[in-house]
Amino acid sequence: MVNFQSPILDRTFAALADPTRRALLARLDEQGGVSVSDLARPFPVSLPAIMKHLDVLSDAGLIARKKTGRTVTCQLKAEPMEQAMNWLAKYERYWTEQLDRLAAFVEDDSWQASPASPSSAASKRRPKKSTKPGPSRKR
Amino acid sequence: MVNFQSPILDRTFAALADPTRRALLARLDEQGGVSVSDLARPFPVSLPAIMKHLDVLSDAGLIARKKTGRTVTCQLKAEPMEQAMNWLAKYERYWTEQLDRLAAFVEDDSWQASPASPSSAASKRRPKKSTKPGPSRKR
DNA sequence: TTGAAAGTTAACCATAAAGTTAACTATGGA
DNA sequence: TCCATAGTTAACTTTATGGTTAACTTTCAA
Repeated sequence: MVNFQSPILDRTFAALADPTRRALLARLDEQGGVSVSDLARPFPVSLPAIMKHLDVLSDAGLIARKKTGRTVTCQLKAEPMEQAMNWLAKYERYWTEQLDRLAAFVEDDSWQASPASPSSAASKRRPKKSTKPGPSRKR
Repeated sequence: MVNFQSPILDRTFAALADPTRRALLARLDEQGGVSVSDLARPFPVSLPAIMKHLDVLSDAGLIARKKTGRTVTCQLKAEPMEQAMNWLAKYERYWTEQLDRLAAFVEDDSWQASPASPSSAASKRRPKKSTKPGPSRKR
C-alpha cells in the first residue's frame, strides 16, 4: 500500500487537463473580473457546459465567483497551481540537464526506438541528483 | 471560436491527475528500469489496472517500455512535463509576487473569504506583467 | 517438455465527465 | 408592472475512466 494521495494535485491537474478550462483561466489571467456570460461567449458550447467547467475550476480552487446584482464575475485564483508546479519541478532536470550526459546513465540501452548498443554495463548508477536546481526554463 | 487546443497538454495533465500514475512516475524517477510487475507490486489494484495506467502514461509520452525476454521494463520520459511546466509558469507571479501588493489591484473587494483590505483604489490597473520571470520556487 | 512466471487482451461493470435542451429564479430597466 | 437579461438547476445522453475477472501468449528454467 502506497497511498500517494493528494486530492489537491488530483483536482488541479484534472482541472487543467481540459482545453476549455485552460482557455477560461487564460482569459481570466489577462482580464480579471469577467462575467460568466462574457467568459462563455467565445466558446462553441452552451452556457450550462461552461457552468460545469466553472464548477470544476471552483472545486479545484482555481477561480472564485462573486455575485453583484444579477451578474457573477469570476476571478483567477492561481495558488493551487503552485503545488502542481512544485510537483513538476522535481522532474525538471530531465529536460534541463544536458541530455547526452544523462542519457549515458539512464538509457543504458535502446529505449523506445533505435535498437542499438546493448551495453548493459553499470546499470545501478543513477545521475547524481542535479547539483544545482538550474532554473533555465525558456518560455 | 477559440480553439486553445493542445492535445499534448491535455494528455499530460490528464495523466498526472491520477495519484497512482504520479506514484508510478515517482517510482521510475528514483529507480530507472523497473519491470511492470515490480512497478505494480506496491499497489492495491490488479495488474491489468496498472497496465491501463501504463498505457495512459505511454500515450502521454511519459514512459517508454522495453521488452527483454519476457520482462518489460519501464523508463520515465519526463519531457512532456516541460510544456505543462511552461504553461504553469505563466501563472507563477500569482504566488511568488508579494501578495499584498498584488492584492491591492486584484482583490478590489472581498473575493472568496478574508474580507481584509477593501482598498478599492485604482481598480483598473493590473500588475505589470512580472518584470522578470523570477524563478524563486521553493521546495 | 512441461509448467510457472511475466505480461497482455478481452469482456464486463460502475461511475464520472462533458455535453445537450428545457425549465426555472432573480434582477434591473423601460 | 412586465419582460429581457444573467445565471442556475434538472434531466438526460454519450463517452471516458478505472476497476474487475478470466483467458491467453510468450519465455525461462527444472
